[in-house]
Amino acid sequence: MIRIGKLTDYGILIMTYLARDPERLHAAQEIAQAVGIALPTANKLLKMLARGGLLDSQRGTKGGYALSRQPEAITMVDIIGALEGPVGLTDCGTAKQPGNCQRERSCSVKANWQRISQAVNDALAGVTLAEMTVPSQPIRIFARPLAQPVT
Amino acid sequence: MIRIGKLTDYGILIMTYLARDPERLHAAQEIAQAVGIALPTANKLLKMLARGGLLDSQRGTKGGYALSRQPEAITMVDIIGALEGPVGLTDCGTAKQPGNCQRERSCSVKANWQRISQAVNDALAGVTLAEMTVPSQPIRIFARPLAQPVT
DNA sequence: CCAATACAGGACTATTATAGTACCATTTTT
DNA sequence: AAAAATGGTACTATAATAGTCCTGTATTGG
Repeated sequence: MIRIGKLTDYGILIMTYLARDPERLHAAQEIAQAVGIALPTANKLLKMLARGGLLDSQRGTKGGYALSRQPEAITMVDIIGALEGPVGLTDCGTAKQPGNCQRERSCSVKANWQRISQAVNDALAGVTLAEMTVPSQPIRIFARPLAQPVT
Repeated sequence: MIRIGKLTDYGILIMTYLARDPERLHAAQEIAQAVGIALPTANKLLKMLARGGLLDSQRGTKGGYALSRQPEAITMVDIIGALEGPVGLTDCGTAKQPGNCQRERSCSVKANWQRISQAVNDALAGVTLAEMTVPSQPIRIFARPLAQPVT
């Protein structure tokens, strides 16, 4: 079904929760309770998100986590990438390539797959965390394609 | 990694192989050998593809499989849908909804997820089987968004 | 009319990836 | 110094996937 993992789904909920109060420092226990997942699971995800550079963390008694960037500057690709690695639909798309792929006609398919993966990647990169917090924001993934005006 | 199953990858190779000779009838054994997968696996996939309406089949000694439609009229969504069900990145996106999703803020996320799934779906629907057979056809998924001129 | 071939459908097993948990170390505050 | 909270890693259990096999049905050819 071309699905993302359940943990990634949780991770996005966590990020969404943090995006609603970006300034304050949130402890893992508070986050776990707010999102509705077990504490060990929240811990694991928070570590991965911090390791991926999406969260700043502070240890100690009054420690916790907070977004490292503005919610507008964090996209779905960032979160998914931090939790599941680079986006690629097939094994050909990413780094390694399986054994029966070196035939000449399969290679043509491989090239096309990489483009499709890129298209999916761009679709996910077009949605920011800030947009996810808003109930029914009109997402403009296709309306404003990949040629994002970085001007 | 937002990946499709290995079987689906094989399935697309099978469809690509059949698209190169759409008129003739191809036996499962021939297909398995050409694509480079085990016969039982090929059988399974061919059944699913035929059941999904993408292949016409004929039984008997001179039986086999052939595309039911032109390669231009079959998209990646058709194949993936036949082999893995409807495209949806989260459990929220498709039919059923998990237990801890009924909170008010999660619902906002859910609505956004459905749109993202739709975007991915459209990206996959923009690539036809005919394009997959060509080595380096420029795919225009984002160039021609979802507002497909059905005129 | 019988035998061989090939698809149809489903059930079953094995493998692999994911999810989830627990432990120990390190840092900061009181 | 003690408590609280994150950092890192290893481990176990669960679930999804991959792969195989068996029985039934239709078609061709002798």
